[in-house]
Amino acid sequence: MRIGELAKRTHCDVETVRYYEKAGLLQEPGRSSAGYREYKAEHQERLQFIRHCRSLQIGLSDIRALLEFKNNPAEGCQSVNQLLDHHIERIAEQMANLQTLQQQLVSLRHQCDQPTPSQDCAILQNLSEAASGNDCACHTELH
Amino acid sequence: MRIGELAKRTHCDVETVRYYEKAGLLQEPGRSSAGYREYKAEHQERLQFIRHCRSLQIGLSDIRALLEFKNNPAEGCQSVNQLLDHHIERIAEQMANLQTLQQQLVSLRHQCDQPTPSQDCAILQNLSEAASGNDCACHTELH
DNA sequence: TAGAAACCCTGTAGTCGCTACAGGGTCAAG
DNA sequence: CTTGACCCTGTAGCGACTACAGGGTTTCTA
Repeated sequence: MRIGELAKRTHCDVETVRYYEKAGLLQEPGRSSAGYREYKAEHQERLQFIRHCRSLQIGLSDIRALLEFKNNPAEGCQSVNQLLDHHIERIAEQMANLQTLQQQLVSLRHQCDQPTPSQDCAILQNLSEAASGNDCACHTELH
Repeated sequence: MRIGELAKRTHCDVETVRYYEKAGLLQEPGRSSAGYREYKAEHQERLQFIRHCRSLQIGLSDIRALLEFKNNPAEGCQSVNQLLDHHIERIAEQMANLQTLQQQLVSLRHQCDQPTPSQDCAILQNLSEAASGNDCACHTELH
């Protein structure tokens, strides 16, 4: 199967497939006489694995690790569990940060519920201030 | 004041200040005889505004818009409200996506609570599957 | 059988918001 | 007079793609 077919089957962009190959996630397939990539079922399975991981926001380097665990069953799936636990933790952190953020945004928004000339706009004024009160929230990272 | 002083006062990296200038967010300041940037209080205020917006995850293009609203009070703060509402919506979407994601991750994780050889690892097997059931979740975007 | 449309190739540049150099110049203190 | 802290410009890198440009190949249709 050629790259377009593989892409369609995995709901993945053609360019992304080539990108994964260059990034070392997908093995280089054979080539036709015209130089076209020729994929087999194993490529599709591997790509499906990668896409599923990506849909769970697992990063490419973590996916690389998971693929290695798959190839080395000896390691046991303890490493898999660790990786997943770590990922779950990061997502939880992101959610907590977003929650704080959302509260701040909503409270900011409530400072101006009627349209007034922006000269007096409480929101813009508030944004100009040094925000010394929520220093802690200012420096949290989301990603 | 020179760039280092400005950076310190605004809890901002020196490189970031220069980046904002190149990105057109911060006006170009005057220069000393040696070519050093010389900032005034108005620069500090503007940078503070930018940093506060950034701490609320407002993107640079939206900040550009907010700065324009500040300069054109005639527009009224309706535009500010709209921008903020839109931003709040996006954050809410992100949170919803993360929540779905977290549920999926946790349920995936529960498939293997004891360490077993990864040959049989239910997690890896699950990740390999086509995931036709949660197609909808696979294609949601977070950012 | 010609020609158009659809596919494929490589390579490079862009996205966002910075961050991290390299390779230089300037300034203040000891 | 040297050391270190500061400043300058310009470029490259991050992650995970996306979007061309500028070519070649295959497949469908008239």
